[in-house]
Amino acid sequence: MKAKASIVEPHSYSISELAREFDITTRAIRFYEDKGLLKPERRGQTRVYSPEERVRLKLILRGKRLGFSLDESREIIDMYDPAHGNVEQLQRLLERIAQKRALLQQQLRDIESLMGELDEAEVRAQAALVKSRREDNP
Amino acid sequence: MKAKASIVEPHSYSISELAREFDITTRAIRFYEDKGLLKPERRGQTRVYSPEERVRLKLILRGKRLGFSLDESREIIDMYDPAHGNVEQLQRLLERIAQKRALLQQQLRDIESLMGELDEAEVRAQAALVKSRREDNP
DNA sequence: ACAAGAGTTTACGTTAACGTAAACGTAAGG
DNA sequence: CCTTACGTTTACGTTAACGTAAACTCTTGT
Repeated sequence: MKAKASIVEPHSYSISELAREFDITTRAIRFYEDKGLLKPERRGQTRVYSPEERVRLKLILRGKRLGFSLDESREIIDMYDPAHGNVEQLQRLLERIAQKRALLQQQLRDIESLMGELDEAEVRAQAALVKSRREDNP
Repeated sequence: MKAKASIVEPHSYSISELAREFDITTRAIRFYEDKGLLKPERRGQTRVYSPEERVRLKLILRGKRLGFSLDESREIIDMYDPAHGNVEQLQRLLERIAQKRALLQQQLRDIESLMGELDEAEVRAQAALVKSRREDNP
């Protein structure tokens, strides 16, 4: 067997590469690290990000798009590995998963109604536009 | 004709009624007013909220659930009445509607993937739970 | 050798969205 | 009349999530 095909995922990223890719500042990335959401390795004192860390960053940003705080995003990310073998913790994890699901369902309903109302708003705006144009050209 | 049936929507609300109904503080409601999101009438110096104002409050809170800032919520609420007759403004309104729609679609995608991942996380957690129980009772 | 560019730490500044508290007015009930 | 509940304004405090700036190190190209 030879290599893994031609898609050679770069196995590491610099902080500015990630900043560019996701259109955020390096300051923000370091901030997430301070808050314990990222733990890049170091080559000397320079931060080196693995593909896994990059995924964590993506999850953080997705959380932000959904209006989650960093703490909430951390909670969600932590749900990904049940390395917390302990029974009690697993129980609580399942509860938190259920809670998040309920929250997401509420968001879904909110989005649906908002979408519907945007449709109506658009219709009204279009109508108002047509009308005001007729008034311009009698 | 007599009355409008038996469902007599109270035509006005006090600030604490609304606070109770939506489980927020009166401080928050006054804050929204300061920010120009609500404009209740006054009976003397006391605030009196119409059903319309109550709806606006609901919209604000829905916006919050979707991670919108108060400014963003105000924008959305303003989309509801195209009283801004002017053509140019209507054009911009339509653009903003399109933008919000795109944003909501992104949120939908985010929610869907997160839901899927929660499913997987739940499966893993359940598995880990079963396993750790077997270890307890050999 | 040195300037430029990317990285680092440390620290103070800022904005949004309220919380908290003080100090006071008004209306109803005992 | 006094308390209690509800309301008001004004103002300072707080938290999250970075921005901004200073001061320094390391690497690299010319």
